[in-house]
Amino acid sequence: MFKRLAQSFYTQNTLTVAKQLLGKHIIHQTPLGIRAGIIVETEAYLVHDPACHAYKGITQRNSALFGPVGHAYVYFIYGNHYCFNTVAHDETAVAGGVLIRAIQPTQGIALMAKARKGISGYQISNGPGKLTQALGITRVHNNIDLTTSKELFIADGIYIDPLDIINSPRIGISQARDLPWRFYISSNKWVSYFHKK
DNA sequence: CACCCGATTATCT
DNA sequence: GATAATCGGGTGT
Repeated sequence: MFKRLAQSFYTQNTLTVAKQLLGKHIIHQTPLGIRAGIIVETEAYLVHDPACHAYKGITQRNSALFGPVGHAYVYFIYGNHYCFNTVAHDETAVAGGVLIRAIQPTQGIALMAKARKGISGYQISNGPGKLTQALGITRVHNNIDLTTSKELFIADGIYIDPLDIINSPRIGISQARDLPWRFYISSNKWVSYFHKK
């Protein structure tokens, strides 16, 4: 039913992957049941970009970003939250990733609401820390291979017209704030629901 | 609705 | 010791 994305998908320019991930499914098989949603917002982080965790070189925390493309990079931030990225870059780069910033739930919505302590509606997964909580993604998923894992992976979803993709500066960063490397699906479309505050 | 701020901790300097 | 790719609650207009 889900057609998993292959490693070749992740072996493209990080900006291209960030745009092409819009509309794709992210699937997490948990003991409690399947949870899945459609990606509606992403951000690209390139290795030569001061806002990228890989910018200053490899460390224990960011090592997944320097590993094979198609792996997950999950990190803990602000003492509270996990953020989920896919490692993606072309052959000319040694690192790079795409932060998943928002999803629209499609399966396991009750499980997600429970994980979010009763929160429902668009607030269930309209932020990078929110969607990891909703899906049940934590540090144990860091560096997992999304191209082979049966537990956590990304698969084909709905077609998104390139003309419906909006780009803007990235959220919450202090470096390279001018680079317009945040991507989301246009308002006036069904996913606009997720861009409400 | 816009702005402000505290919580909380792994990681790096 | 400072910082951080966030969140949610609070205050004021």
